[in-house]
Amino acid sequence: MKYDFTAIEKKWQEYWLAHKTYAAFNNDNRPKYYALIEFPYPSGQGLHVGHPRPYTALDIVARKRRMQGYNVLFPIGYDAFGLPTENYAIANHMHPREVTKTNISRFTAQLQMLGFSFDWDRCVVTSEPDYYKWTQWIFMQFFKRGLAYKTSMPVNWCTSCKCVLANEEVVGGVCERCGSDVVRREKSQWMLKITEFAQRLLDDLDEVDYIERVKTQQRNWIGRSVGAEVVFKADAGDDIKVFTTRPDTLFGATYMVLAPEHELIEKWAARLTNIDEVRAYQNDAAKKSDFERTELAKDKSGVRLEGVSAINPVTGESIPIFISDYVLASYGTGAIMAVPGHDQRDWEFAEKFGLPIIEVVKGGDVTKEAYVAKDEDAIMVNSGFLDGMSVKAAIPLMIKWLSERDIGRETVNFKLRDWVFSRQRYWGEPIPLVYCEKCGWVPVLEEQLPVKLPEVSSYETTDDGESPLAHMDEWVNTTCPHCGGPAKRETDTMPQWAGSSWYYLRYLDPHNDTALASQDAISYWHQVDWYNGGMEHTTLHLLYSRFWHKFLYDLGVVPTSEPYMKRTSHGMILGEGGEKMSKSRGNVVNPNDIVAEFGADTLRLYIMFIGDFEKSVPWSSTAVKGCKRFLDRIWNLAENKLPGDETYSAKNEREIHKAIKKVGDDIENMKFNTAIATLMSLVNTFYENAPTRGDIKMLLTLLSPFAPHIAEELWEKQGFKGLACEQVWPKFDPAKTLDAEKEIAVQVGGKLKATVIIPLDAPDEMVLELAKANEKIARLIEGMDIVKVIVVKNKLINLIVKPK
RNA sequence: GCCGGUGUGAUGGAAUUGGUAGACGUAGUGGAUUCAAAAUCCACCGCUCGCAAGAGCGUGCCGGUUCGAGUCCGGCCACCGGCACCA
Repeated sequence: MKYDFTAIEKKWQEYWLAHKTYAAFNNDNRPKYYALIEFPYPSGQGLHVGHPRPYTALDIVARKRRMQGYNVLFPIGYDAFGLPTENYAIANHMHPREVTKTNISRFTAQLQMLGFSFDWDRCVVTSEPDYYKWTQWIFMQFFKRGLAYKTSMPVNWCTSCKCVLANEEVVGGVCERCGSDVVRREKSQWMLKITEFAQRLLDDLDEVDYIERVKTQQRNWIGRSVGAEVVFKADAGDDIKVFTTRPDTLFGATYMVLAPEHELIEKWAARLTNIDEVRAYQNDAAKKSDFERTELAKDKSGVRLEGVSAINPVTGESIPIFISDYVLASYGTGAIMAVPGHDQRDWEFAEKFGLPIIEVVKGGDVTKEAYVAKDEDAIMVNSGFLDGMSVKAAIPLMIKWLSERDIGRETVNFKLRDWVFSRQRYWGEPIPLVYCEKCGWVPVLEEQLPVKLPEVSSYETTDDGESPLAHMDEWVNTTCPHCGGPAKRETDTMPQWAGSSWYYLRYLDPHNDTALASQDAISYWHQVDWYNGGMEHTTLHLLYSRFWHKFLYDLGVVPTSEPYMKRTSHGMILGEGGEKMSKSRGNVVNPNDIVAEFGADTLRLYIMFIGDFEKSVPWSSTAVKGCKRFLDRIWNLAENKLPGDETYSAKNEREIHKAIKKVGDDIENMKFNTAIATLMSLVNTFYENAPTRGDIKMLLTLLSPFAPHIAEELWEKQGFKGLACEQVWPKFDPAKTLDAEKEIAVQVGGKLKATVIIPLDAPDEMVLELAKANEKIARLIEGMDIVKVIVVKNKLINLIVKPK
């Protein structure tokens, strides 16, 4: 009979769902294992071949863990709020909820078609009120503890769509949708104080098992730098605080620069003789997009503040103050001391404006460029009491000098910014706060959660950039929970990243309506043992969810300060030409087509076999059939019930033991491609030495995490007991993985000349004799002295010879 | 510019971490089977010279360490990803 994958896969998928084969149990005696993949955003395009790569990988891990006796939680859900759905809904005059519902059912069918061992009873959807109730609850706790605040800040404003865009919607400085210019515009936004957790987010990376590139990327993003805060007196009577990582170079500070937005400028306005010029520069800077300010405007520009100056605290000299957009308002204090001799940006600015450049650290030529290297042993010059000292010694001494006079101290700065948490959009979680003229911002009462999204007929953003909810008077007008007076609801919604920041906790107890999850469930399942996801989420979702988790830990909701013990990441699947798959290139592979032609098991095998799991790899439509052939060959071996008992055949025993070891190890190390190659080799062996019932039983056991449907079907055909996926993961006998004889390399002078067969673990003298006995080797060493013999056990022998 | 990664046959990729480079798959070539094709099975399949036995070369480039280097060290080159005026 032919291998009818369509019928077989349908049969087993229905069986697994009906029997809840992959259910996870709260409070179970077995050890727990929590394997997690990033839940999908249910887009209108449906699943694409990129999705199943990480899903299959952790499905294999989850299936292996079950076979190893664990109570495995391998859940799935949908990250369903978000812009694409809303835009699609607007364009097609549908309700986003309807769009979401349709997309989710398509995704569900596709995921089930691939045979993943998810516990479907724990499926969560972030846009459902019983889910976002708890997203709102967490936000409310942030607010109550002063970690959510509203502030006016520049946002991305599309000049054509007349609406606020998220950073992700700004591509190359223009609007992702219409291609128009995006400018900065002040808007009042809710913010979350992730910066308060910066040090902990950094420190705790040392305690988790994340792949190194994820850790490095997060560390760079958090961007901790140690330096000093130094106060410069202005003659206008105010202090200007600056941050520097090079307090040793203070003697070289010949001018100062403030960010155009710096608050002192307004304060000094009356004293500035060129205030018009200053204002013009400020306006210019404000109008520029981030893109123009950074990517395009590398050329230094600025305006001197005429009428004020500052005093360099160590030299006592008066130095000019400028404003320039090369100083960022959002980092440090928004002001710098400029040391043109030792900072390239300051150097360029000084050159342009004809400012003095003083060398204070020896080592470069400051007339040509700034000498930037922080060489700890370099010697200080032109630096008063630091002269002749090394940089290493100068830094602490300067900090001491400054702090004794109370004009500076050691301090730490982070690149990490607070998280802009508002979106002027409909399809997101409503922010559960109301504004009361008397009481200010007040959270709704907890028992009033969830604050549900109102039904509206139009989801369009408004001309003034307000949320569509802003014009729903009935919904907006409410009473203050505090004083009972009239109040208005917050009309902004939460960003896409809110729901996904804690979803891994909801899986533990998805139907709980009194808590985000019960304490029992949390303490049983915490933490996630293995989390795999995309590198693109490293500094977004992954960082955000670590932040929320730490906050929940402080609240006492979770017992650990980190959510995920282990984090790995998969490479992308590219189009056949090696480019990114995209609709516009027309090179997107739809898993449905592959499943229809070859079956889900083949697709699963192929995407795991295609290459190194961690690297990007191009799709190949011809190579898929290699995996189909492999399954066909297995089918041919096992479709008819084999005779005999369930022991291994003598001829295949050794290869089976080797395969058990290799496949098991490879799964742990995410070397899925070589695990499958091992199984292919084993099948090739079986074509040489006909397998017994026992041989096949082990093959199917090892195959079942990778290709669960065919494994189950053949298991049944062979009449083995139970399900293949419920077998105990096999053990191997190390002694039986070793060959009795080894073919080893024989080198002469380090060059491979021949191979000889030796008994396993043969003593060195015997290896030498066998090597010498080889005809070719004998010829080569004739008339030579053997100066040295190197033997690597069971691997090689190297003879160093020289003429007699 | 800074940080991270990668360079191996026609091709996707292996190589137990310093020990026989090219496992496994795809493509290709030859053969078996077939009226024929598909499918399947068997064999070959890094390059150069050679009828052959064999010899030489070969993991981006140049150098080094070592009995021995795809793997370690130094210096380049190319490509990919992230960040980017972060003081």
